[in-house]
Amino acid sequence: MATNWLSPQELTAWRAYIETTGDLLRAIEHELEPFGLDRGDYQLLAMLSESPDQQLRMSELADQLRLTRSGLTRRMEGVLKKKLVSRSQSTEDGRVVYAQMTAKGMDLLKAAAPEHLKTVRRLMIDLLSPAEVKAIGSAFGKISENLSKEV
Amino acid sequence: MATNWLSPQELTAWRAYIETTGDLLRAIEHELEPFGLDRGDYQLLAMLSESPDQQLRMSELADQLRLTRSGLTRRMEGVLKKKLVSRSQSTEDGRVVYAQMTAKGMDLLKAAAPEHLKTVRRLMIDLLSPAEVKAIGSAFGKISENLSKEV
DNA sequence: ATAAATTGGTTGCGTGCGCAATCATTCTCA
DNA sequence: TGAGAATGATTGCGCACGCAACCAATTTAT
Repeated sequence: MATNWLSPQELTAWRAYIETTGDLLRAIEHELEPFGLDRGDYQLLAMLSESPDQQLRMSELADQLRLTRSGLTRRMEGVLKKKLVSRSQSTEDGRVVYAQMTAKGMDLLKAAAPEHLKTVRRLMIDLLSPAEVKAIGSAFGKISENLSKEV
Repeated sequence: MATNWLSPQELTAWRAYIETTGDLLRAIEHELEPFGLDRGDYQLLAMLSESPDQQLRMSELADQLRLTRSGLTRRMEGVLKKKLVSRSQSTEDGRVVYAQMTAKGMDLLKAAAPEHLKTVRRLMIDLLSPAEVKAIGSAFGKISENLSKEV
């Protein structure tokens, strides 16, 4: 079967997306440096901050962050050392460990979040028309939904 | 100044984009495994294949791939060992090394490219309306252009 | 012409993360 | 209830990549 190549329009979209995303993520990460956080730290803190009691089981947190369990264990080392997160054993199930945000972690996140947001606005959202914003939302919504079915 | 939060529409777009991109890239990378390539290898080969004489100076290749020079040196080790790329010294400037695609590398890329393309279609392009494809192209074009000015 | 600065590339080292193996605890079911 | 399966998390190891330091070759300035 002949290869079904991408149309110019499609190729433009794919290339712009794939080539820009790396640069954009790097730039966003760069703006978190003053807070002593990298993007992984930030996402970990953000995830915990939105969870009940600002805590989550390690395995659930790993799934949410798309890390393996071992990957999360390693990532935790950093935020634990900085006292942004603490660990606590479950009383019901001795195997379970909760990652629990500390007050210090919450304070830092609250300081970093507005800056992070400003960066997202400046480097992405504010450059786009409402229609483009809407299209990105719906497009990646579809892609995400499909991926979750694919597996 | 009060923080200028994202509208629901904007937040949806940002989250869908940022949360989906990682999954998508992982999925695409996964489909390259049968060829023994990862995404970095593929991009390196693709970049060389589009260059005059299928070769590029190391430093230029590094810039294109968004790797540091040392990062490229390390990545080259893999494709060199697989004989997909060879190295050659410049005759004019003794400091310069060219990364040169081999016939084997070209063959492999030609085999992998249609599969890669199919994956991009299946996981992304074919899920989207023409308007969404167009919006993604223009949106990331703007973001990219802005990033190159920001530096 | 030659010392200093610049440029191209590699190496030492540290970090992030995945996979496979392992340990500890809990669950299952005969 | 006791043996095996399953589950939650950590550890050993390997790879990719960035930064800083370095070496080699070339260019610049005097």
